[in-house]
Amino acid sequence: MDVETKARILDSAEQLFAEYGFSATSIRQITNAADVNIAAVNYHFGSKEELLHAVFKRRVGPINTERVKTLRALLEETKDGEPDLEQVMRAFLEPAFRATEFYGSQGAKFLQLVGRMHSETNEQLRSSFFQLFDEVAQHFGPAFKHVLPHLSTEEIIWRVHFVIGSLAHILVCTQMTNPGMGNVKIERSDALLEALVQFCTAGMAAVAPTQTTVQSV
Amino acid sequence: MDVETKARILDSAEQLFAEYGFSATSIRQITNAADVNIAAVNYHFGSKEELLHAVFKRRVGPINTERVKTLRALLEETKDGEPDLEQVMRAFLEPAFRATEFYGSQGAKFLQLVGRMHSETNEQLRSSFFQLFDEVAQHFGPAFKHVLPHLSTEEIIWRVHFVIGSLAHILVCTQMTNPGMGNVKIERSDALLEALVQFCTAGMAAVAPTQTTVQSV
DNA sequence: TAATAAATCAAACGTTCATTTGTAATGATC
DNA sequence: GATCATTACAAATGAACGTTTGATTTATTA
Repeated sequence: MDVETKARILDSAEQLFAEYGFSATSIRQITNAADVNIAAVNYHFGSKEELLHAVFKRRVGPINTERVKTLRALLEETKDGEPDLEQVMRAFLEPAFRATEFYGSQGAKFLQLVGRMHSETNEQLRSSFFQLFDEVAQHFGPAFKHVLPHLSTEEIIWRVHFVIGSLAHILVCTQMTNPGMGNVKIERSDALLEALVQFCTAGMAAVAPTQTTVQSV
Repeated sequence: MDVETKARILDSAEQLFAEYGFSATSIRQITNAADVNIAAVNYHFGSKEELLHAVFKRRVGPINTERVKTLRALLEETKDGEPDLEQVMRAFLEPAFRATEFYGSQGAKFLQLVGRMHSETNEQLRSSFFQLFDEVAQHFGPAFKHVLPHLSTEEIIWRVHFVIGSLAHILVCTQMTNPGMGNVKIERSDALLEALVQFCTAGMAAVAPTQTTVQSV
């Protein structure tokens, strides 16, 4: 019963945290939805915060492994050819976007939760969340630098944040009936992923902004 | 004392909601920080939710008025010239990004809160938040359509969401000591706004993704 | 100055919160 | 079949929650 109870708690927590947020979700809600005793969360996970961390840990690992694996394969096969920004971007975006296919309908909920976490400002929650992405940052930072050699490191970091923002926002929006901006429902689809890849690739490849210093005569 | 009390509550609520989120912030925290009686929130605003709405209402109006005004002026002066995507993008992004200048240091906190709200999934909070942006959506939707006539409406809506995601994420990040992705602090600056404008303009202008249908022979 | 309205206050309301406790059921090992 | 660690359970812990109350102070009007 052990593994099954833990999994049921993780599933319920994933769904409820995604839907209502961490603070607005109570342990009672989670244990009721999972049909387990209220003490089970603290017995199996230690605390509510550790439960949240466990929810992430279960899914983030495989997604990031896929990202890094794809990137590695990419760097291998194009070793002495010209590097391709779009392919790097795809390796970054696709495994996250496609988590639904790995994890079924629970994956969609998870992605919504991930989108939410990107605007979490609590230092504790934030650092325990982002440490899960250290490996990805370490691999993709240099990769972007490599395919965009004319950009400064600072400019690349900024642009990667823009990419992350677009991804996180669309992960949240695609789970909503009413995403704002005319309230048109956004469906997760291959076409949407394609649009995201094109948008981000073009944005990353934008010519560096002109310096605003006075021009010489 | 009335107006001063209300303003102090709004300031404290703005800061605390931005920092800890709506659910994780208690009325007691707010009234303590504002140095007013605990009953003052319900007396002056009715409820915690209505307080949140009041926090938005105070700031969003002027920002959106500025957006629409700039866009109108733009459409006037380029009436029979070629439309400029970058200028439309700038009219959309700059007033939000620059709220700090309108509102001082409180503006920065407000922007963080706005960034947070974009990943809020509670239907009630969400719709009361996004109705504040109806006017902007009604003006900028057609404007983007006008400068990007070759894109379908759906594609434009998607891309505007990518832009909103980038903006919201950067509004949150610039208030953090530890924004993830190598944990480099992001400072709000003219250069960052410029980078955002260039990224989003290039992304919006990306060539439409090729159809994946079988080509004719 | 007396009467009225608006704002503030301390105290309490009933609920819900995360977590802990002690006991009962369960499963594996000998 | 007895021993023993693991898991599940109902019940209770004290603290914190949003909100309301009724008295008191402050400000406005007559």
